[in-house]
Amino acid sequence: MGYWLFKTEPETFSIDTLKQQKVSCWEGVRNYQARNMMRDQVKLGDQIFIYHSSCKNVGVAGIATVVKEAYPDHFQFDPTCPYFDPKSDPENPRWVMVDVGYQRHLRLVSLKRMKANPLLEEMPLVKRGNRLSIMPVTEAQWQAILQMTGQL
DNA sequence: GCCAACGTTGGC
DNA sequence: GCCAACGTTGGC
Repeated sequence: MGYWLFKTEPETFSIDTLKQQKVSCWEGVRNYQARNMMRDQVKLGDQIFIYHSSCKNVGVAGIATVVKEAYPDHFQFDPTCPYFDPKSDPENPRWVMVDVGYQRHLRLVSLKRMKANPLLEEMPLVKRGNRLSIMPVTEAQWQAILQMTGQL
């Protein structure tokens, strides 16, 4: 089973939103590195940390699971949508999304605490200038973060 | 709101 | 294919 961390801005979509919806598509990934991982490596049943970015309390806020593997993100063809990509060919869609299912909330593990944990120093998340919106998490990192919630 | 870091674009 | 300019991300 694979482990991942997905970033989201909670003002737009948070772990609370996901809890209400139970299942949601994860649209709007417009970065090739992140797309390649979603397309090739994110598998049904993989576990996902939901990370809240660009907000008052940044950090890991909950857990979701992959309920549908990569398929075309239709928002790329909607000119009224901010995720619209005029250069994407409908015959060969450039961007994909997966569906995620709510699993549970976690007591927030702040970015500050993650940066202070030597076990997490290899995570792209805690490295300077990181902008990856989707990144792999090792089993050791997964367990370390869970440990930090005190909710193991 | 600031600004550093990064990815993308486009001229050459 | 280089690289400067530009736009975006995201923590603070």
